[in-house]
Parts: sequence; C-alpha cells; structure tokens
Amino acid sequence: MKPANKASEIDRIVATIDRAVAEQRLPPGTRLVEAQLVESLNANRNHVRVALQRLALKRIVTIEPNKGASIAQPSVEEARAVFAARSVIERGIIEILVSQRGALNLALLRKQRDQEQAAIERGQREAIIRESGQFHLLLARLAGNPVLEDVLKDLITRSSLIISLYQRHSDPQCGCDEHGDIIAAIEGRDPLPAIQCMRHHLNDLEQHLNLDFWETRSVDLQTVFGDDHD
Amino acid sequence: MKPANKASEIDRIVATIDRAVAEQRLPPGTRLVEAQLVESLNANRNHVRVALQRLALKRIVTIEPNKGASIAQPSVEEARAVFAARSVIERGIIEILVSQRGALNLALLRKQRDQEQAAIERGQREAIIRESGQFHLLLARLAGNPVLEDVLKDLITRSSLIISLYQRHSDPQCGCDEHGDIIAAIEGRDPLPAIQCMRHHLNDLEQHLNLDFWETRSVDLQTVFGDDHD
DNA sequence: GCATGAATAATTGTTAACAATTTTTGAGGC
DNA sequence: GCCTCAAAAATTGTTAACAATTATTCATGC
Repeated sequence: MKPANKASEIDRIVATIDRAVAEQRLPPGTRLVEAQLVESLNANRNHVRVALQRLALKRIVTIEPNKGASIAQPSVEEARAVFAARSVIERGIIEILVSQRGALNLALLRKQRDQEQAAIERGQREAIIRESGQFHLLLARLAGNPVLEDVLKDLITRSSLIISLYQRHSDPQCGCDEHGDIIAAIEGRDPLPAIQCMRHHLNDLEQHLNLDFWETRSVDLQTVFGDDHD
Repeated sequence: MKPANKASEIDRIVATIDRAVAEQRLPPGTRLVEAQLVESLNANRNHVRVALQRLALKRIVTIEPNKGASIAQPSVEEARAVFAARSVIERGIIEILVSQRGALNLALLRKQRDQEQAAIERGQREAIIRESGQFHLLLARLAGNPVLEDVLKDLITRSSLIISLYQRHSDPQCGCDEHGDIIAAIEGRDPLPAIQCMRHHLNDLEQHLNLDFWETRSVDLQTVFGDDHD
C-alpha cells in the first residue's frame, strides 16, 4: 500500500512497535498476536515475525515458544540493572561531552529542553515521555559515539517500559527542571557536577517507582496503531 | 539430526556464527550464502535468515538487500567508537566491582587469567582470543549487571572483528600480563588505579591496530564449521 | 453449580514452491 | 584479446498452504 522501500519494512514494524512502547501506548504484558499485527500494520506475516524476534532480542517483547509474543514485563532486578547501566553509560557520555574541544552545541540541547517543557505545560503525557527520551538521546548523539547512542536508545525504550510498569500513579511525571540543571552543569565544563546531576536525575527516576505493584491492562491494537503514529 | 530443543535453534545458529567471528575463523567480508549455511549448520532456511537478521542487528554481519549477508567490515570510525564505548562500560564495571561489599571473587578471575596464560604459552591463537574475551566478560558477570554484560558481550565480539580486520600481523598478540595487572588493581579496592589499568589495556589494543590496511580472504564455510565448533 | 474432557477454533511453527533479483557464463562482433 | 549483451544459473525475497500446538467452547455427569 505504502511505497516504503522494502528494504526497511521490518525496520518500520520494529520502529512502530518500539515507539508505541516508548510512549507507553502499549502497556507491558500486552499480547501481540501475529495476525492482528499483520492487519494493523499492513505487513506480511514473515516480516512481523522477524520484527518480533528483533524486539525480543532488545528485551522489549517476550516470546514464549508456541505461545506468541507479548510486551515484556521487566523484573525488578532487570529494572535496577537497566538504570545502573544507564548511569554508567550516561556518565561516560557526559564526560565525553565536557571534555570535547570546540563549542558544544548547547543550543540544540536547550531547544530540546524547551520542547519538553512545552509538552509538560500542555500536559501531553506521550509527548513528555518522548521528548524526555529524546533529550538523553541527544546528549549521546552530541557525544559523537554511535555505539553508545545505539545502546542508550534501547535502554531508554526499556526504561519507558519499566516506568510504565512500576510508576506510582500519584507521583508527578517529573519533579522539576532536571534536564535544565544538566545542561547548566555541562555548560560549566566541569565533569563532576554534571555527572552528579545526571546521577541524581536517574536516581530520581528510579526512586519514583513502586517496585511491588503493577497492573496489566488489555489493549486494542487497532486503536493503538490507528492514529497517525506510523 | 540433533535434539536441540527447537525453541533455541536460531540461538544456536547465531551463537555458532558469533563464535566463529569472535575466534576469527570467519574473517570480515566473508560472504554468508544462505544455502551454504543451511548445509553447514543443518538448519532450515528460515532459521538461517532470522539468525542473519539478528547478527545484522548486532553489526556482526551486513545485509545488502537482494545481495545477501557478509561478515561486517567495521569502518575505522566504528572501530574507534567501539573501543570508546568499551572504555566507558568497562570503567563502570570496575567501579561496581571495587565498590562491591563482600568478597569479590578474585579466585575466578585468576583462574580465567591462568587459562588465558596457558593458551598463550601453547600459542593457540583461537583459544587466546576466546579466553581474553572471557576475562572481560567475567568481570561484567561478577559485577552482577546482566544488562551491561549483554552489551559488553556484543562489543567484545565486535572487537574481535575489528582486531581481525586491522591488526598488524607483526605485532605480538598481547603485550604482557595486562589482565594480571587489572586483577591486582581491583584487589587493591582503589578504583582509580584499576580504571587506569583497564583504560591502558584497551588503549593498547587500539594502538596495536593498523587503521589503513586490511585484506579480505575467502573462506570455505564447510571447513570453518566442520570441526567440533558447534 | 462446576469440574471434566472431547470437539472446535485460534494461533504459532514449518515447509516448499514460486517470483524477483543479481551474478555468472558464453557466444558473437570488433 | 576483450567488450557487449543475452541466456543461464545462482541467490535472495515472498507467498500460501499445511502441520503442530495452544486456547476456547460446550456438552456431560456428578
């Protein structure tokens, strides 16, 4: 139906599901029935299957043999490991950024931060999550290491999943302007405060999780993918 | 032919190719023809295709649409990025290890180091590469973070690929007992020397690469997979 | 009512055939 | 010799049908 050079048809499916998870439109535990995906995404079954395999590799979906795929439900241990890994990687990214010679592109960061703030003010939950992730990803991109960027991208999606699973509904989405603080700290060109700031930020995220309770909702794939999300 | 619970048939194929690359039996650029893999690995074509997709995701193979898969030939930039990423991640791992309360399992590390030394003395190239990778992976495992461990595992395989591509044949495999030094530094429980040591080690690896020249050999898959490697 | 279990439906897994594309081969002309 | 180009072969991509497994339904007996 769509042109979409066939080479990346699988990428398209992966990206669509990935994004739906990252933006928490697909809650953990949601069953992903092949036939439904084929219909919702106008894809063929083989491509869907391969895409699911890829997502399984990224721990975004879980595949049980003969039972099918569902959106993953990361355990508490996995959740902790993901945040610890992010701490390690984002610390490295900040060190690279701060030690970089040449003007670091603070303008781009500020712009991203502003977009996030705008989303917060409008109260658009999905946009907030997306923009927040984009901020962290932008740091990685500015650091100029595609390998770290790739790894972090996956970890951010997994973080969304974890937050979606464990977040306390009562808590506010994001305390204050922590991303602004990080920008300021990076601007100072002194690694230690910047690292402390990032560490504090990730710690905040983790602390706001309720690691004892979660609920699983059921979801209509047609609705989730129906809008202009692909 | 083999029992090999079907659930992980794809895993088996991926692991076999992965290991062949990590041990440099499959040089960069080698074409991976589906039909040959089906025969060499006693697998069905679908499984082989999915396995290749996975390996492509891990940047171990490159898939060109309608042209097939080959073992990747990482660019110089990618090589630098991989080593920089390892530096960030392994630094984090060491910090976790050093700050861990409770006895850190130095015995396991020493045993691994001894195995590597034995391989070096016997001059078994494949074993040396494998054991060296295992040492780094063991550090990750002892740090108790499966996420970092997974990421590092991929990076180590990619490192093998890079070394295989860019290494100067004249240089010795591995200078001196750098892994022993790392153990000693960790034992000291002081993070800084340990980190310096690891950084030095990775730097050594990178410095011993020739980033201007490489050659592509052709390889018979039957031979590569023929021995007891699966 | 509800536990049991066979029949049915839904879903995933596998296979083989076919289509499309690229690569190789080889004949003909210069 | 070697360039060109068409035919053949090899290789990858796609599809649909079938098999195997799991989930659901529903009648039956207690």
